[in-house]
Amino acid sequence: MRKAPTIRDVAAAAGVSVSVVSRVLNPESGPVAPAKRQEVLRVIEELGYRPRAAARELSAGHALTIGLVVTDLSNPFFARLADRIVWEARSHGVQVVLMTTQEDPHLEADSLDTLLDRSVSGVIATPTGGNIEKWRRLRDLGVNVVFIDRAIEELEDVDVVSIENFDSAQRSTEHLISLGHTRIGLITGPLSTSTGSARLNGYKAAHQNASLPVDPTLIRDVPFRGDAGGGAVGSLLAMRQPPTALIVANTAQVQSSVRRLVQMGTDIPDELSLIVFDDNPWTELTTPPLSVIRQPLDMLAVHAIELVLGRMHGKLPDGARRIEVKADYLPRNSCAPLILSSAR
Amino acid sequence: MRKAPTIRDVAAAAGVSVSVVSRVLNPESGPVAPAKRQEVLRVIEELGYRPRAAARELSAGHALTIGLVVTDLSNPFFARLADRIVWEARSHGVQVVLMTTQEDPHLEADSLDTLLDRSVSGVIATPTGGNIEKWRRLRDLGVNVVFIDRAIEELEDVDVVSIENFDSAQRSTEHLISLGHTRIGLITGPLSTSTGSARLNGYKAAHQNASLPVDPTLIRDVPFRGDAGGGAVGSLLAMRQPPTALIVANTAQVQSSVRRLVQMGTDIPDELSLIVFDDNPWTELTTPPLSVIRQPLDMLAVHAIELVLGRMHGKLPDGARRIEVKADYLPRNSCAPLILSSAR
DNA sequence: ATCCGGAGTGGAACCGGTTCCACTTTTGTA
DNA sequence: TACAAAAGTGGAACCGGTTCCACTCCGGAT
Repeated sequence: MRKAPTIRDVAAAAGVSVSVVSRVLNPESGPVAPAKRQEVLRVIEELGYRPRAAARELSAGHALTIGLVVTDLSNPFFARLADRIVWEARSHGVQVVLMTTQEDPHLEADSLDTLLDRSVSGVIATPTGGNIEKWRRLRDLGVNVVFIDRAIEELEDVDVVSIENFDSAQRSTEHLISLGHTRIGLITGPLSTSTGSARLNGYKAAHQNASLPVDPTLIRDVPFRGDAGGGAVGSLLAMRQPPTALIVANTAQVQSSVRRLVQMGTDIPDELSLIVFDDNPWTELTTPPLSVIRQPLDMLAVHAIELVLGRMHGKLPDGARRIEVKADYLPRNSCAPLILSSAR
Repeated sequence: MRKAPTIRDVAAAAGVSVSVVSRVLNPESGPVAPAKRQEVLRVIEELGYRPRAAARELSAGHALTIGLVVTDLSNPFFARLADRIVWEARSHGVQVVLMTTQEDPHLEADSLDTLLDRSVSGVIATPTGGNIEKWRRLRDLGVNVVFIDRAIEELEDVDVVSIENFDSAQRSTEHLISLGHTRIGLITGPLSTSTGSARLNGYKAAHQNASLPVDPTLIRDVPFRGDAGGGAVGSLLAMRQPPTALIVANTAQVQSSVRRLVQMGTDIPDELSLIVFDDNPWTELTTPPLSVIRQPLDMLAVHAIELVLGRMHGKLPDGARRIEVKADYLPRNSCAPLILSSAR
């Protein structure tokens, strides 16, 4: 357990001052004679010298690190998102410190404090909706914040990257309407969240465009955490006049909703047409494979990283950006035209 | 974007020296008069002071951070594992820096260098199998390394936490044998990995115990990356005498294997009994729900964290630990007795 | 009354980088 | 040939914590 060489060891071995070594390490910071540069690089190689990140951070006042704050990684959507973000970040030489919130504002607050201690230069997060003051303070302290997937209305001046929630919901609803469905169930996220309400609004807009009434009893807004999706499915199908089609627009509740449908032996699509949000790989392994709204995770990740790093380098104009990427409807076999005679 | 207060600001405001503030922050490091302690705490609260992690790390020589190095988070097994690890680490006040390797030793080497720069005090990893010297150097530099899920044979003195691979494979094979199957296909990981070979050996042992011959043409060892599972399934079922049961013991290939089975319209379990490794939530959403070997992720995570932190605090005896946790067989509906008459 | 030990305190060095500045050596140009 | 500008260099301060050490009190034991 010998200790690692420092910049002074390198300087001594190369017969130069630490300033020179530092300049070799950060070329923009000043000139170095070619011969000395070679020699220093040789010594660095020979000694296996690597600069300590902590020292640089202390001196620079901020770390080449970003925080990634998501609900939980057991949700495949966030897992795949995290995967892409870690990957993109690495390609820019930035490390990612990961924190999960379990949708709990207290844990979120904790995470933010910790990230602040670490002097991260940016945070990519799916906010729980709370901690408004904390987010604001974070940004005031010079941390570049980008919300991904969800927004917080009160924080207009924070960058947001999400899919076209309104549009996606509207289009999937329209698709079902075009198949003849008039009673379409909707399971969405909490209406206090931007995704939850935007998707509900898209659903409503589709009805309005088709001059269909919106039956509020067909709408379920359920939390992201827990298994409320199953309950919502149960109560929808137990209605006197159950829906003939269902959109699960709450990504986190898809699994529990489908589980319930399987348990109930619901015949899809003959008894119920189904569209779920997000193309989890397993959605094509069910019987039948599910029609989905595909969220382009790569795009979300790339935009988020670019925003954070762009702001870090001061390369972006001031105002907040709201980037919405398009989410495609991917038809598989869980939607069928409504055959009136077969309606019970 | 005002700047955050430092320990000297606190000291000045409280009318004490920095040493006193530092001792208030780290009680073990020395005595402080109760009155002053109160006053310092008050000022800290008032100023919203938080110690900079970088400064502490620089001084301490190591960070309260561990690195988590996994293949990729789009594999649900690793995602759920990462989720548990992040969670456990947080409960011990430790942050996690996440890196992915895509099973590529070069990326792994890169990750290790980066983690070393960050002076992490521990690393939890699913090693690719390469970089043996690098791992050794890491450990020599005082970084506590714990391998999870897989081991590297050459590194006998590194802690390992995994499931009972041999046992799990043996038991699932025995279960299929007890149902009357004699031609059991096996899709496992690369034989150069500990999981790949241990599971194969368990499979063989079950055959030996039952005095059944092992037909090597029924065995497929495929890489973790890519979609080789589908190909393996295809070639197994295309055999003149195809297997009547199949064990997919390569966690990363389960999805692609099942996808192929679905595409081929294979009747499970009548045509083929199926057991797959790891209880991904979606395995109960297929038709039929799949019988699985359940890996207790929580246990893996808890043990890994405890090993890393235990070593960090020097609370553990010297020798390397090899912890194997039991993985249960969870029967669902994808296994059926072999009905001889129905065999083609 | 004297001495000893421990509680309590502040000063200053240290961790390992970056950066500013003063200084010397080239180089280019009038 | 003279002199300004640019290239190249090293010293030292600085980032914000931790820790060692010397020093001052104080109570209790002798």
